[in-house]
Amino acid sequence: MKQSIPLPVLERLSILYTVLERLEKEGRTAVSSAELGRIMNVTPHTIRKDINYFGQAGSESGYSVSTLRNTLEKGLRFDVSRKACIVGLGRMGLALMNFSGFKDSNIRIEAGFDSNINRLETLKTDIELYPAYEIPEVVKRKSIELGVITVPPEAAQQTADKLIQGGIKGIINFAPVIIQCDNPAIAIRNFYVLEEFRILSALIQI
Amino acid sequence: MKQSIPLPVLERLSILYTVLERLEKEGRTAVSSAELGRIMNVTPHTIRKDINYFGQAGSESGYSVSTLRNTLEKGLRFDVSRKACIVGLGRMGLALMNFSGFKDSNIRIEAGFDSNINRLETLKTDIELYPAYEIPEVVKRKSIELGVITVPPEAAQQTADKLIQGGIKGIINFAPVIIQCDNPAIAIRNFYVLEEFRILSALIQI
DNA sequence: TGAACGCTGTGAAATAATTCACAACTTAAT
DNA sequence: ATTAAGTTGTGAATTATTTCACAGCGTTCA
Ligand SMILES: NC(=O)c1ccc[n+]([C@@H]2O[C@H](COP(=O)([O-])OP(=O)(O)OC[C@H]3O[C@@H](n4cnc5c(N)ncnc54)[C@H](O)[C@@H]3O)[C@@H](O)[C@H]2O)c1
Ligand SMILES: NC(=O)c1ccc[n+]([C@@H]2O[C@H](COP(=O)([O-])OP(=O)(O)OC[C@H]3O[C@@H](n4cnc5c(N)ncnc54)[C@H](O)[C@@H]3O)[C@@H](O)[C@H]2O)c1
Repeated sequence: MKQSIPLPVLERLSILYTVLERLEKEGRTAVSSAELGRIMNVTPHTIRKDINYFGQAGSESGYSVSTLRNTLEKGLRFDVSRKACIVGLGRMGLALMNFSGFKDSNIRIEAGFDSNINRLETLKTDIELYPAYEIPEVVKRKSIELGVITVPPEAAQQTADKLIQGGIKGIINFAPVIIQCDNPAIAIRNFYVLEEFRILSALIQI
Repeated sequence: MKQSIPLPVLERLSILYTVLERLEKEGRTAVSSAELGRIMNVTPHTIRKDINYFGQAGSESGYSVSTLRNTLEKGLRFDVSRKACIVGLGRMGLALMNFSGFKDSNIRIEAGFDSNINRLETLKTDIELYPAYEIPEVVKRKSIELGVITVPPEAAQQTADKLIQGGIKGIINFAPVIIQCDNPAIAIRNFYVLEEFRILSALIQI
């Protein structure tokens, strides 16, 4: 079912979920596709079409914030808790490891890896740390499903290979490298920060 | 001209540029659309169509790595140096501020901002730091074109407003908030890390 | 009671993006 | 010299995505 949701739709729905979380926190009970469209900078039609991938979810007086959030949560399995790990505990890896936003999400950072053993010893954190060569074993043993790659570009592919060896199901890659992976069941999302600067450079006039 | 390049194409071309940089560094002189397609996980047709937005760029023996990189550089204005600033010098903001990848890019981080004055005083960096209320003045005075938002979600919109007030041309937003901006000339790119975990959750089976 | 308004859901239309197919050309090898 | 293999550029076809238009329903207000 979820497989049939187009990626652009999934991306919007994920953001919509965050919007609904905020609206709910603000005490809002109902919201229309028109308002959601304004908030998200898309047309109301798109909002309705997107939501309709889960069948009827609204009424003639709009959508119930909590019901809709719940529908998305169930439909996209956001209610399932996922174990994750971070490989490469440098600047970016540490920023992520200490990110407070995971607290009230269903993402559990269960392990951190680095090839620099000294680094592992000096870091102060509650999260279990391991040398990089243990990635396959630890990922498998702890059934970690998601991996974050924040190693230098030269080490990105081999890191991905180790994660895949351990049976990882999804990867978020921060290194400016295109990860090669022949298993189509493994989802890979790339996060190219520097590219964003370039894209902006090209988008702004002169 | 560049306005007419579709966004998906621009995004791929930006990555292609990075790939070409690497190939050039490795000493490669020529490359075919087929090989680029394998590297980038897209079809060779897409590669050729993308490149063709700049007119003919290859020959019957493929593309010259350096010529193609140069064509993209000129066409997408990657040769133009851009001044940028970072607002919110917490975990993520600092990771970015100390990111070594800017060194050999055309992005110059010219200023850092934070609302916490104590924080500004304790940070050790070569980059000039300012309190957040000075954003409009400093951005205008230094002609800073790009702004990065790494403040807590509640402060994201007001930060964007200040950047816009200063005449910013493009924004990279890390806060899980949809920035409202009625000026269509200002480009905004969102970087929702937590959403990526959610999207992966939805993509992987069970 | 009834008219006006605002809402969703959805098939149809329009638009956008990707993929295909092949002409035209080069190079290499036999 | 000729054949085979490999390449790009590009119009056409296909596929994907977004937008439109409106039926159908409930609510509100006169
Ligand atoms: N820092 C940023 O703001 C930023 C921005 C954009 C992209 N990135 C990308 O993120 C990645 C990390 O950047 P960073 O600034 O954190 O770098 P960093 O040098 O601060 O950290 C890299 C870490 O990876 C570890 N490492 C190296 N090889 C490893 C291996 N084989 N296995 C496990 N760990 C290994 C190093 O010991 C180090 O701790 C890079 O690919 C970079 O391009 C970073
Ligand atoms: N750290 C991460 O790995 C991570 C991951 C995903 C998203 N983010 C997002 O990035 C943003 C920053 O995250 P963080 O972890 O770095 O937070 P943080 O709390 O470490 O840093 C936030 C910084 O912003 C400053 N600040 C607060 N209000 C400000 C204002 N009005 N003007 C200027 N500065 C202000 C604070 O003083 C602090 O230094 C958040 O929106 C967060 O959701 C962070």
